[in-house]
Amino acid sequence: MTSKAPPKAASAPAAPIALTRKKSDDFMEWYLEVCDVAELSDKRYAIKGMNIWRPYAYKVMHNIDEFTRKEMARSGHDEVLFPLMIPESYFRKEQEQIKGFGGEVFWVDFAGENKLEERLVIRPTSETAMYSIFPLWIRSHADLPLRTFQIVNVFRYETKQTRPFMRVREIHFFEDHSCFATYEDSEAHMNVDLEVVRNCLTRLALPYITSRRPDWDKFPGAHYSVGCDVVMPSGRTLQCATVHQYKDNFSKAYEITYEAPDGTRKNVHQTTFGMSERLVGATVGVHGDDRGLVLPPEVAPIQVVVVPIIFKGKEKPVLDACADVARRLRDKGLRVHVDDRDRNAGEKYFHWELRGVPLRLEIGPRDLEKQSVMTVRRDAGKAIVPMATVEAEVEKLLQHVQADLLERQTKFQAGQIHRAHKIEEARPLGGIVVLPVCDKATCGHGVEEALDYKTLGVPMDEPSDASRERCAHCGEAAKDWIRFARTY
RNA sequence: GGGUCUGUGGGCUAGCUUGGUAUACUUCAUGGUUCGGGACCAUGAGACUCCGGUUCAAAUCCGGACAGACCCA
Repeated sequence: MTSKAPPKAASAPAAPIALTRKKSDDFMEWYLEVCDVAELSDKRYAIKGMNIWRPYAYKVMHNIDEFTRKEMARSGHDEVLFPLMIPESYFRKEQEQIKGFGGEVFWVDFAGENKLEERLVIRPTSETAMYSIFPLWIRSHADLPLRTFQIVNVFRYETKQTRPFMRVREIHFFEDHSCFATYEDSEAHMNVDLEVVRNCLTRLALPYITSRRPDWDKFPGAHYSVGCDVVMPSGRTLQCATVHQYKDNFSKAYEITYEAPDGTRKNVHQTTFGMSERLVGATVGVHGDDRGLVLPPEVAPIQVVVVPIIFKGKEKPVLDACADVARRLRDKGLRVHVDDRDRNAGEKYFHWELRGVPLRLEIGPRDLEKQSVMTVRRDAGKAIVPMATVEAEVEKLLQHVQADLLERQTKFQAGQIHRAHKIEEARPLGGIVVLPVCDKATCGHGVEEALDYKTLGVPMDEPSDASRERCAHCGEAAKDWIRFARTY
């Protein structure tokens, strides 16, 4: 059914309470195991790449979605919901989209026993659905800007290996589609969207790099695309957000026009911005360790777990104290769970560490005597804090967890980015390599092939001018520093 | 896109060569005894991927489908 696990140590029970894989040994093996054992994703559904969101993972996704909604409201976007199915004729209006997605969409040919006169596409993304209606919504310049988004599932017939959250066929997807009167307005909106990306990913304690994708890898139909990539522990990158400038490419195909103040008809300029469940994959992959998940407090379904240490005859005072602490923390708006199951304390520790709860509190008879609480950070050590000020102490500890996760990954990411001048130099470096390349597509492809890396693009978050360098592939005058990496 | 391999309780697995009552551990349930880092005892529940073929008889042999894993482009 699945690959065999390595033999376990004779003394270690096989129960799925802890991991058998080490993250440092083989990242992807570890990732797949943690998705399974921490009850994030159930892959046993009979269709490849269509996995079940188990409650715990879905809560993380909900937390991300809710924050995204707040960010979109803050930046003036309205939420909409367009149909899942798209008539083939709509889909075919923009030729680049067909080329880009034609081979990997699901088609609906039948309804009941009847073959449909016109086939339907299950949306791989919603441009063609939305842009068939936008012309009806936009008539005058006063209707602009139109800033919308939706959070829906999209479907792509992946042929490559699928992995939970990182590469699936049914994708939990966020998409912002906005229309503007001028190219300048749409360019300004690119920065609005990039700010949303920053706020969302920072909340997940995920640093990332921003690169302008090469023309051959931009979104089908886009004028240009900006990718936000997170470096995973293996040194490969995971694209977690993309912001696209469509210019008037789609508005010409779909005739999305408005009447300008001077009475002329003009095409709108459009941008889109997408994120997906990959944010969950990145969060799991980046922060986890050999004992399981480590969730940033901002998105953790349970931020604090309270474990009562029960001794026979002393149950009630301990349980009462746990309930009291939990209530006080909830009053502060924290997500708290008291694990009062009839289990050994040690088993509970493993259980919640596997699930990445950022902070554990232990309260037993000894703590009651001293009026203290034992705190254990998921990512760091233990500390005893006074019962009287537990709310403030817990809030402080959670802030430290959040900040330290971001800082640790920021350092890791910095260590994974290497500048080089020649392909041979770049080969042994791993991670992301940045090479000077001229503007010929053949040279970009040449580097990709020589290294077996993909092009991330031109850095947008640091200087990229390489005009004083030689192209790493052809040796002629270079144009930009370009990032390359192995990708998921 | 091409090739190799694999499908047995929720998980992991024995049995398959040589066809005949399906094994252990774990999980789960119930009861008891416990509880500061995976406790223990007792009782119980739970499986041969699907379709077809061969046969008195198929987890086992044959064909196909589906699903999964790995390798190569």
